[in-house]
Amino acid sequence: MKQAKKVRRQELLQEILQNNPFYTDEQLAAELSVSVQTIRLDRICLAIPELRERVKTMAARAQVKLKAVDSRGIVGELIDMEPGVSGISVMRVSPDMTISREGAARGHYMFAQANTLALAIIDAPAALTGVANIKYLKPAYSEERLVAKARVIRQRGNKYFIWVKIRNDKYEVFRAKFIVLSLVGGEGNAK
Amino acid sequence: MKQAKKVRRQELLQEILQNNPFYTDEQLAAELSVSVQTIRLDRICLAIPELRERVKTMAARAQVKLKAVDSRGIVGELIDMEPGVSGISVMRVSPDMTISREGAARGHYMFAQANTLALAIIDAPAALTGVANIKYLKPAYSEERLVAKARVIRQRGNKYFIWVKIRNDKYEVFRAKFIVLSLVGGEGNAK
DNA sequence: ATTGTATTAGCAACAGGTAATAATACTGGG
DNA sequence: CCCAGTATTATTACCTGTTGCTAATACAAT
Repeated sequence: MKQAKKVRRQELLQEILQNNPFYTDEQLAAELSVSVQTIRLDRICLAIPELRERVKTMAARAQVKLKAVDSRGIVGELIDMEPGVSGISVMRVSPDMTISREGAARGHYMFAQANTLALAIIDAPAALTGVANIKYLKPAYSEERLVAKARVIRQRGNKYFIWVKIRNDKYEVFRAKFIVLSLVGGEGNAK
Repeated sequence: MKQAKKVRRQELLQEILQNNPFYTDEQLAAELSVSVQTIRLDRICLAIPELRERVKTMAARAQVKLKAVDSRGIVGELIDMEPGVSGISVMRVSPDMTISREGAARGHYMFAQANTLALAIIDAPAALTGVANIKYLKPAYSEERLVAKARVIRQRGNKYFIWVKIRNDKYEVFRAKFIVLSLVGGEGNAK
């Protein structure tokens, strides 16, 4: 019965820290109405670091995560590119792209990869997508590596017609046709 | 001349902390080859808090920011919804969505808003986009409020045909037609 | 040389801990 | 009922990165 109480308290402790990771040992002790030392022992046997360490790792992890989110602007990694002709990019499907844990990736990520690649291969300082035709062939799941291949199939004036196909290691997953407008000296209107 | 050196050092200090916010006063002192006390005085007159405070606020800010990023998964804010029939969502174009400062928003954000809304109005636990036809009518710029309106125009079995139109305060900016598959008891294959 | 600002030094104290050691409290088994 | 063993609490010394205060220099211009 004494064991049970201890285990229960440690569960509670973890839960509390989940929600308020900024609590000091003192506050935790008050919350659970035990002594500070008990909290310390619990922390040790649960391998929970002290407040300052927790905060530090949170801040550090958040920094890299925010950077990752920032660089998500360029969706996927450009592997190969022949400006105005073709390009290849790779994107890894991360769990937070999926619709629910272990579910399929939300479609707009594949769209974003394809669209970004299509815009990248246009050899112009600025370009805008005009029209797109998209077909999702198979769902893509977490941790898969998606390879997008783009090719300019026609160019008429400042309009580029681009095909993009995305494959995982087995199937073709996604297919899109974009009409992209390069805005070299234009007035920035994708009419 | 002495003033100038002080001012210069304080600028440097701010710059260093920008890049490595985890430096202690001691490390900063070494970096700038002055005494720790000088660093402290500089910090006071620049109103820079101590390391621990900096880290704490970073962690705290990162928490809310990461939550915001998380909820970006649901792109845009759902304003009104009649499941299986129609829906409206609003999204604010933030500067980091644009192709370059003050440029047009990257197309996949509008696509994401539209796609998310289309999936939201399907009254099913899981749904996948099958096919989409997209047309970008006008570019959307930073700080604009985009209103997306979606309507189911036909339903055949588990296939929903959905129109989505996005407007800023003046024009229609984007238009898309989606074919979405609801996966109620299905085997999760968007063939 | 004097004045004034800039810098450096030294010391006590604090928060939020670690680590170690000792003293109690509780609880179940014989 | 007592005793062993675990759980809890208390106490103490020490650590880091500071604040706050006082005092001593350094330096440049007047």
